Amino acid sequence: MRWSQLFTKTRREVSSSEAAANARLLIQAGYIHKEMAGVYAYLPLGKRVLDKIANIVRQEMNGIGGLEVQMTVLQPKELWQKTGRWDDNKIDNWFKTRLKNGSELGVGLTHEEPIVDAVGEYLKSYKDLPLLIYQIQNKFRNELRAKSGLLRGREFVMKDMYSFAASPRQHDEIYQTVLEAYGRVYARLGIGEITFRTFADGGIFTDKFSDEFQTISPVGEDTILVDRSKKVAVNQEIMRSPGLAKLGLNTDSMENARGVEVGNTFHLETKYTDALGVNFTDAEGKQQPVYMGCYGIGISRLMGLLAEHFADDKGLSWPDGVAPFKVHLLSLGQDKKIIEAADGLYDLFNSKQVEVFYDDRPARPGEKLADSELLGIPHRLVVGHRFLQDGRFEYAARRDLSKAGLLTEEQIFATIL
RNA sequence: CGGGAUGUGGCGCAGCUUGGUAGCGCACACGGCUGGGGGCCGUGGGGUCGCAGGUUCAAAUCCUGUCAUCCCGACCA
Repeated sequence: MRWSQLFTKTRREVSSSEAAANARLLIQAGYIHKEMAGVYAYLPLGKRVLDKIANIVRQEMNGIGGLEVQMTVLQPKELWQKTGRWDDNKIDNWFKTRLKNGSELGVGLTHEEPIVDAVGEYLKSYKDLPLLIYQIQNKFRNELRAKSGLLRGREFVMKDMYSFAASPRQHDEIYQTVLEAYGRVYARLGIGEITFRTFADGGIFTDKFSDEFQTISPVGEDTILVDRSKKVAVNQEIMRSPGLAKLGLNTDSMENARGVEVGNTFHLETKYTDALGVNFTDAEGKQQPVYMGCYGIGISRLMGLLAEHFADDKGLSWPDGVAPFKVHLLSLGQDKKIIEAADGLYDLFNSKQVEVFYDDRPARPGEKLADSELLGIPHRLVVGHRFLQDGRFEYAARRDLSKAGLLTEEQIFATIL
């Protein structure tokens, strides 16, 4: 993509009414647009990052047999009444609306009921199990207080997966598989080292703990205790839980930290399947209950976390896997030979399917260089006066601008791509 | 939802205390000079001062209400 085709611009200043560093950076760089508190639109660059994150999650979920679906945002009241969750005292952060005829509807904040309802139509035999179904969609929660930019919104992008198993044992196997896939997701996002499986409150359906994935960050909302050697953590909320002792952790010696919850997996037992009448026939012809788990990853929250974590005083600095483009190409100067060389390199990248962002604006060098650092694309190539001298391009990695070097066209493709 | 703060061209801000012609920077448009770290000069367009009442000869400024935004807390099944 050429910058001249892009409608967004970077800015020098960001509204003081946006305090969160992640949102300020993303707004300054033109990745997102704030619609209202806790509600952000994703502009071309931001949409690319969001999709990159979603695709990493998608690949890992597909890799363990997950089947992607798209569920509805509008949900019928009757379905939720069957599980007792329509009541505002049970779930108080729903957006609800009405049909013209007066019927009440829910605006999707989670999809256990609709998923079970839909899957139940097909799930009849032990031969149909296990099942892993997931969705990557916008979800809506009427938070009393949105905060921290993309970290806690009222409309957000979430991956939710739901597992269906024929027995507690089969459920545990699936659950373990999902945990491993989650670990791969965070590793690919570049936050594997600072993200910990964290024991947390399991919710009202089970006496088991749930597992959160907490990424250590000063902007985290949760307080956790971390054991780096065992690569696990404990949410402070379960410090007084009777089950804590069984974990075999010495919480006295664990490190206190703030964490951003970037994932959460629950054991749902048979709560939803029972309530919605979904069961299966076993090999002996008997009806048996279906054991469920649910597994969330906040896609847009991850984008906020990554923006916040991978940044310095010059701007964003995306990990390779989620950057909107791999290469930031920019021409400095209006010399025809420079423009021609930059155009040629741009075409070459495109022909080799290398994702390239080409700053072809007739702007001043300082502005273009500063913008490249703000946008945070991992690899920068400058076509400038050095090219006129000896035909080489100036290369710098966003993470290490001090180690800039000169490369020939061949070296570019041999060393950095 | 409790407490605190803030709303002035697209963005960042000043003006408000002590009421009297709405201003600066950035951005934008045009012209010129520049050309490796957000450069310079000139010209121009764009604002019912969040909204609604009230006080006053007169309100961005004072009063009341309301909406929005941010922060702290509570909440986050």
